[in-house]
Amino acid sequence: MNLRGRIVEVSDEREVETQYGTRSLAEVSIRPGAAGDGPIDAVGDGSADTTDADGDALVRVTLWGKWTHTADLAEPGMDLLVTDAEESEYRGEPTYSTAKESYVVLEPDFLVDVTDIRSWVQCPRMYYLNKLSGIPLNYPVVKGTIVHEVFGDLLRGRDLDDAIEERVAEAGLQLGLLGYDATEVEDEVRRNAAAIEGWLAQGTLTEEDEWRSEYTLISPTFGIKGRADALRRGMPVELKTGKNLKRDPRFQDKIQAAAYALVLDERGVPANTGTLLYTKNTALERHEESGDLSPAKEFSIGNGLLEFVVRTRNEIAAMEFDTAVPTGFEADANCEYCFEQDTCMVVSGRLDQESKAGKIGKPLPEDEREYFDRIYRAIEEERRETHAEYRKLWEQSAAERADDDRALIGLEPLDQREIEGQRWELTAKKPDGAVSKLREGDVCLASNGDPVGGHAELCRIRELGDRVVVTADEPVELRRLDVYPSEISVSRMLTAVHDALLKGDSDRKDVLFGRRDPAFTERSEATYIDNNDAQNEAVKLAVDAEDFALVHGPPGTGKTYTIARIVRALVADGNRVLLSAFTNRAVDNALEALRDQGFADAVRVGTENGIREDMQDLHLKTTGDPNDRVAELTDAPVVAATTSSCGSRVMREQSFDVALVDEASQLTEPGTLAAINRADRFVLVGDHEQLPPVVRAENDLQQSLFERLIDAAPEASVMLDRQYRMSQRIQAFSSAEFYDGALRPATGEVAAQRLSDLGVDESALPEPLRDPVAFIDPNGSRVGNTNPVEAERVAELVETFVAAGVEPDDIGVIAPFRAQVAEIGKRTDVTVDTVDRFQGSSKEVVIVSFVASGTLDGPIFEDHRRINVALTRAKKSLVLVGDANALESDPFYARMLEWARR
DNA sequence: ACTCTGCCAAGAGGA
Repeated sequence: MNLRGRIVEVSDEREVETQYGTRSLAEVSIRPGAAGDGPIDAVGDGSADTTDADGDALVRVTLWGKWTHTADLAEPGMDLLVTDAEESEYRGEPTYSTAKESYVVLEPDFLVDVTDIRSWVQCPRMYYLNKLSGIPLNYPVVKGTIVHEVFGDLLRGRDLDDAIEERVAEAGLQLGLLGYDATEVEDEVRRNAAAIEGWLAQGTLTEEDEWRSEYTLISPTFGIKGRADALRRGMPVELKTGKNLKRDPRFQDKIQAAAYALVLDERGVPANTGTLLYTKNTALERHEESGDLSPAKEFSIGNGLLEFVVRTRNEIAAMEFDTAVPTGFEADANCEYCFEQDTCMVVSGRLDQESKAGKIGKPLPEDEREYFDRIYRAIEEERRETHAEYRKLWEQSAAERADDDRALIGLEPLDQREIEGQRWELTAKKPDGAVSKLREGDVCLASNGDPVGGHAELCRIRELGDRVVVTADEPVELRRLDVYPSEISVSRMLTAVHDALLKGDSDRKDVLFGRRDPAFTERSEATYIDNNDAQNEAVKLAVDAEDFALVHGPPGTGKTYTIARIVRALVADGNRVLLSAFTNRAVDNALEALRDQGFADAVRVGTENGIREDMQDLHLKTTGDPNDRVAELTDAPVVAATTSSCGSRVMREQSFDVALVDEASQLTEPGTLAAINRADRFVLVGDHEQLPPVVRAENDLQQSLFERLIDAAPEASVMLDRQYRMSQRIQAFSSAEFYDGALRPATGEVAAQRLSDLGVDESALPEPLRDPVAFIDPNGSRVGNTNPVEAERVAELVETFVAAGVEPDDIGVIAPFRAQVAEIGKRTDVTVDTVDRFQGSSKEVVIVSFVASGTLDGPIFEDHRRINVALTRAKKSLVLVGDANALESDPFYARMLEWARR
């Protein structure tokens, strides 16, 4: 049976005499079942067990032999899993112990990457450094990736030369940045591929050989995830681009393959042999060196190795549990030969960490150090929240999924078709009414219904209607699609903080940490925008900033126009500009504004499907001739990318004079740093009175850098105070509540606009709707996160407006919950969306559904900034639909009602 | 208790 629970107490290791001789053991008390939702069997009722202070049943587990190593790492509060535990009686009480087949897993919900286990085996500090500083763009990685892709292509039966040519071309941009020509790389890859082909030709590839490439593996039991290069007859094959002339595979390579074998074992496919393919072991080297030149080295994978993998994985999980920092002394590693030695010493020196390699340089000032620790911890909390999302993959039953929208289940496979490049297009029928947060273009996990224990492939969604179409490397029976959680944002946040604090210049840090005021050159008298003083002032501030400028843009104040004007002014002064924002949509909007102002000398970096159709012509392709691709990027005076893309390996190689970041109030500090790290100066544009960053955990990432700086350095900011969107009546509440009354209509026309301007016959509307702001209480009640009566009334209101002559396209409906959005969506064809997703856009008529009835309980109502967004989307008519009693129960909402009912 | 956009991911190398 599997035993799992929260650790309450851990004993020291001790030795006892048994019938087999002297053995060591350690005892752990756990409170069973409380933690996680992993695969647990029932545990005895605990009636005879000891209890803790709260009177809860405790269970004692004895960890024998080498598992005392894990007991040594265990701490109260950690989650512990013992597989195949043996139950026995001791002094009349049931106790548990590890048996021959048992594994002991610490914090199984913390998913450790197989490659992280590999680097930890080399040196725990290498694991830490990789995580902190990210792996920079370098040739071995790029070439290694190409060789791996070609290997996969070969296994799928593709022509070698075609594969090499295409895969090298795909890496064009990266190779260009590294200064390589396509032909020299092709030649080199061909040499590696020759070793692969030679090995495959040795009769190894027979009918019985069943090959699979790129196998995604996740283990809920062992808390391990990774992707095996290939499986041959169900056993892991790991490809290495380097050489190894010794007879045995390198230890860390064996560990990597063994980790995949462990996860395969869990799926009931015992893999007792691993193969390592060192593709640089070729006959060409014969005259230079002696040694074992065959590229393939097989080794047997026994229980001892598998247990070692789990114990090593436990070391990582235990270290991450209390965000400890490894020193390198844990390993037998030899720093002298380590490629990371310099980085290791610099990081140790700057962060004042103990390290086997030693330290160089001065430690960071105390405030920076404190900041680093705080943000590091917050980012790691986010990582854990991401891991929690993986758990959804193995919570299988339909009942458990009823309220979950992270997966589409119950798909009926329709078709599997091989497409270009030996890839597959899979089609299935979507059950009626199935909703999920999956969207076209997303990468996700396609499976036969069981994404963890069954067959799963990473795929990309091409079509998501009644029919679901995805593309994948291998065919899979398409019965289920899951969101595949990614740690990428978390990883990039961490490297951004690393770059800012450890690599960033001290001048920049002086202003960020308030040790110096932001500086400006002598203020120019130039006029950039002649009909709006605040906008003009914003451009001047941005142009004159020697450190940074902040542009505060409330709803409808022409932020995007101002951004484009700033970019043009900066480029005219000879600056190279990075134009960034949190979302793809905002980046494209800014580019559109630039184009509208006649400027098109920009390059758009990012993934193709994130970029809007009309901006595709600016998209920097990564495939092609290395020199061409790199020239397109480096020659561009303006590069536009999301802040997430700014943290990519390619963008980390770029530098700019100025970074301009839109939606800065929706960005975490590390998110903002990813963009501004690339530039000498920066301009942040945002509105901290609208939605803040969305983070999974409650932590220090919730405040944006924009908000922090605007409080710390108001003199470096300008507020755009003229809005071009809302009528006077609509904007009044927001202006008074959020902008100290400073927000005003830009013109009399804006202030006085009415539905009649659209040719609508206002007299055809019922009395309350003739006022630009109206409140309606339909007497509905909240059911979960919906309010069906309210939804019905909203749909009727839409009909009323349409009947009076308003175009359906001019109407928008906003609700706080996605469930209510769906509820309303069933009843109308106009745009319905959550507040969060409506931010940044507007409609002539907006209807807001509040859902709540009776009381206003719930976090969604607590953040008034969300309401500010909802109330400022309408131009000419705003209708609030909700329960008056609920809204009056809170002073803020009561004031809102008073305004709406005036 | 809710809200949710980005990222294709997990990678490679070497005494």
